[in-house]
Amino acid sequence: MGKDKKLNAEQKIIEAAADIFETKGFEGARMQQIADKAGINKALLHYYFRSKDLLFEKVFLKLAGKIFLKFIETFNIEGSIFDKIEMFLQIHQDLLYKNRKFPIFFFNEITRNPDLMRKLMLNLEISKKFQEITKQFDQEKKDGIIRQDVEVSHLIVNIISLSVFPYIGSPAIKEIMKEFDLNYEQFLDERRTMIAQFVINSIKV
Amino acid sequence: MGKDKKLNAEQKIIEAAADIFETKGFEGARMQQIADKAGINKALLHYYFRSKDLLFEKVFLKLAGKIFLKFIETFNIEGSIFDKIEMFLQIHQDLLYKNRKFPIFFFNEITRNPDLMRKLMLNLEISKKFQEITKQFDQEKKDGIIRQDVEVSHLIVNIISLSVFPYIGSPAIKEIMKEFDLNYEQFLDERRTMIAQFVINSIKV
DNA sequence: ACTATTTTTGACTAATTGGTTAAATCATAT
DNA sequence: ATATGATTTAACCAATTAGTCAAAAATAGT
Repeated sequence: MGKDKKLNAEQKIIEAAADIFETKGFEGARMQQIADKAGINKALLHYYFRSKDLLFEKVFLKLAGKIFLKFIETFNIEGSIFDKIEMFLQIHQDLLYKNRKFPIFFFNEITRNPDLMRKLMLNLEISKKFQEITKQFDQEKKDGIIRQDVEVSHLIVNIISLSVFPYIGSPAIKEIMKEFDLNYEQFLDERRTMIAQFVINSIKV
Repeated sequence: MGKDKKLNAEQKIIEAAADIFETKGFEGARMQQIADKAGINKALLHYYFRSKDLLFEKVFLKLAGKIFLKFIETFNIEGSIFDKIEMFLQIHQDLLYKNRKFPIFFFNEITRNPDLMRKLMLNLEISKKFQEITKQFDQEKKDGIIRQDVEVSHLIVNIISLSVFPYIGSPAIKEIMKEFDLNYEQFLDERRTMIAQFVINSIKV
């Protein structure tokens, strides 16, 4: 039954590939480097996954699927619309914090190959969730809890923009903050509560 | 004196390289493809710019410098803080609209090579401008025009997040909107006025 | 213990790619 | 025109890289 290293070469490959692809991107990643990191022979990569393209697609969809799933789960939060926004952002921030390298990797890859986004959406049932949340928001708008001119699609994009961009732009923000003797980590931490405040201030009547 | 094609091989190379690098990224770009697009021999690339790295760095700094310069100019806008935000966003949106491919390219490249950001900042005097704007904002905060709890660094990042992210996430947003029969172009257009409203609503007392 | 099947490897290949070189072409001044 | 220097090219090179293959090693079934 082998030692702990016997935990599936296939699994080890996927983990190593995820890490290399995430840091180097598809074009920058090297099959040899993935093999080294997984502690196996390069030929084994092709034995399990026929080509670099197929390995990448599998890894990408698995990784992005996992993260999007957690992301979508937060749509089920109960409570007032303001509670929802606060809770959603809390969980969303945690998710980003633990997967810092993911956003720029994800958006870069789907830009170079938009088909990946289509495939990802087929796996998940993302649009149904969006439809639900849209209805909920529209209802709360009718109830006069939030401003009438708040458009749900924009609100969602705004919330995601505010939380994701600081990770995408991290090297730029870090460099600029260095000039001001400001601390990027602290900056991220402050945003945890700030973003929700900023959004709620903006949409409440 | 030649015909119009005589406008500098060097210039033609830079334009072609900018286009290829922007769409394919450094790793994905091919020197041969750049040569083809510039309508010259591949060896000429190395004659003018010694290597792919040097060509890339020159093109990146030139392109990013040009865009950042326009970006920084907008900090000089006069008027009330709300006017400033509106004007800034107007110009910023135009700039993004005309350079759609730039944001994801830029942030991806500085992520893979943060040193580029440092070099870019040396060329421009970006931090001085940020310092000026910070003082201005702080003053208007003391004057009680905007909420006391508005932190300037966060406000700037928020504004940039809201305007830049929709371009970075374009393939994702497009795909999701397709499911809802929503139009991405119209969505971008709506944001031109929406973002300023969203920000101002949030920071006004 | 023996056989069949699966997993893993080392050595190899074909294609791509960044980069070089020496010769050819063009431009300019004398 | 012609010598000089800058520009451009075709042909080539060396290194890297994804992918292959046949043989070895491990695993499981009998």
